[in-house]
Amino acid sequence: MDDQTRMLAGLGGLGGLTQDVGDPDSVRKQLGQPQQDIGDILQQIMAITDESLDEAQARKHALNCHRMKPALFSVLCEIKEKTVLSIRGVQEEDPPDPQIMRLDNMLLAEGVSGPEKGGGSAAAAAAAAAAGGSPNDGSIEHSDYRAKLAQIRQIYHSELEKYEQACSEFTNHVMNLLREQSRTRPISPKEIERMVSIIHRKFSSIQMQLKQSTCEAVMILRSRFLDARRKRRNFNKQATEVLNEYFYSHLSNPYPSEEAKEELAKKCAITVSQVSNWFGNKRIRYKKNIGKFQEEANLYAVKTAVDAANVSAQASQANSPATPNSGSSGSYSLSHAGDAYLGLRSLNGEGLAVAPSLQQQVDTLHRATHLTAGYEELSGSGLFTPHSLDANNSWQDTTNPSSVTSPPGAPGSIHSDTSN
DNA sequence: GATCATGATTGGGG
DNA sequence: CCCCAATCATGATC
Repeated sequence: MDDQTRMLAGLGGLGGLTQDVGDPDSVRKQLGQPQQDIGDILQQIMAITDESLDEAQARKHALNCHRMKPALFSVLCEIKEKTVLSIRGVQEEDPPDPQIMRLDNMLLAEGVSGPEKGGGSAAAAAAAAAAGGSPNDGSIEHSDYRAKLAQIRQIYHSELEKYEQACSEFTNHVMNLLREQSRTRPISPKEIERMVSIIHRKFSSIQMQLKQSTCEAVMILRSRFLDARRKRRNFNKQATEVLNEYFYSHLSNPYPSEEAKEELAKKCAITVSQVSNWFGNKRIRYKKNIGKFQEEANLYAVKTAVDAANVSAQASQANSPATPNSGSSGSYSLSHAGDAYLGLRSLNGEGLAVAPSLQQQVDTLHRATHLTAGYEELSGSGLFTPHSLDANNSWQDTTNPSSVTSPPGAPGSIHSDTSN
């Protein structure tokens, strides 16, 4: 009994009060305990461990119903409150975490959280708009992006739901446990509340991790999506055809005006800058290796000539014979304007811009009409060989004809080999 | 997977 | 700002 008192004094945080440990009576005096001293209570508690479960339950109930219980309970609670005051002070204040708010905002903006369908498509549309990409292949990537985003969204929501469910389950469990324990331990409702908020905080930190990784996933997806749109994607056949037709029907001066570019862009469902890129690439590659493009040139010459023949046939029926210019223009409504404009540009500064343009178009028509008979004839004419084209169409004075005849393995291939 | 084709980018010139 | 030339990077083909 004395030992137990001493133990209590040591364990109960009352050490400072027990000056004279050897004398239990002095402890009692200083604590001001009533006759039924702590030793007795402790004795009873210790005894409970030796009792059967039923007996213990009965004893618990008895203790719970003891008339002193509420008073003791509140006193002990008060003491506890005081001891945890400092901790509570820190925990109490709970401003909305700026980090989690940031993540929330981002997820909302990306369409992961927030309303179901609208958010996702809006975000995808925004991404598409930001990319400023071509509408022809945009739809495929667009839906792809949306599907991936929806997937992320689904995972996010199911995880979030899981967390929330786990959180509420755990909270309930803890609350019940604490409530139950509050019958035998001094646990105030405030303390339970505090515990609940601690649990919530823990779970919200888990949620933050979820949000963070979701944000990362969206960012990765987004960057991939945007990168993918930046990547090279072949134009469709029809677009290439339109561009090639224009190119070969304006072979003498293949520099579409701004208007022509816009028209071509619209026709091909690509951007004006893509048209510019295409013509830039085409010019340089054509010039570098005219021989290689000869077949293609003939092909499109036939095409345009056939169109021209149709047009001129119709025109000649109603009117005088078609001019070479209108004939070679074929079905291009923009060719007239473009050609006239280009003729005035006089890019090469040799004053040859207009004349070769007309000449070339006459040539194109001639070649096309003769092609059905045989290509050799055309080559023999001297006007339709690669060299003659080269001579007639030196768009820029920097043209290097040697590259046309140079075999593969010359400077060009060295460049491509050493580049990578 | 090596190679070619091709759209995009970069750097320099005017 | 447009063009050329070289180059990069990827798609297509073999």
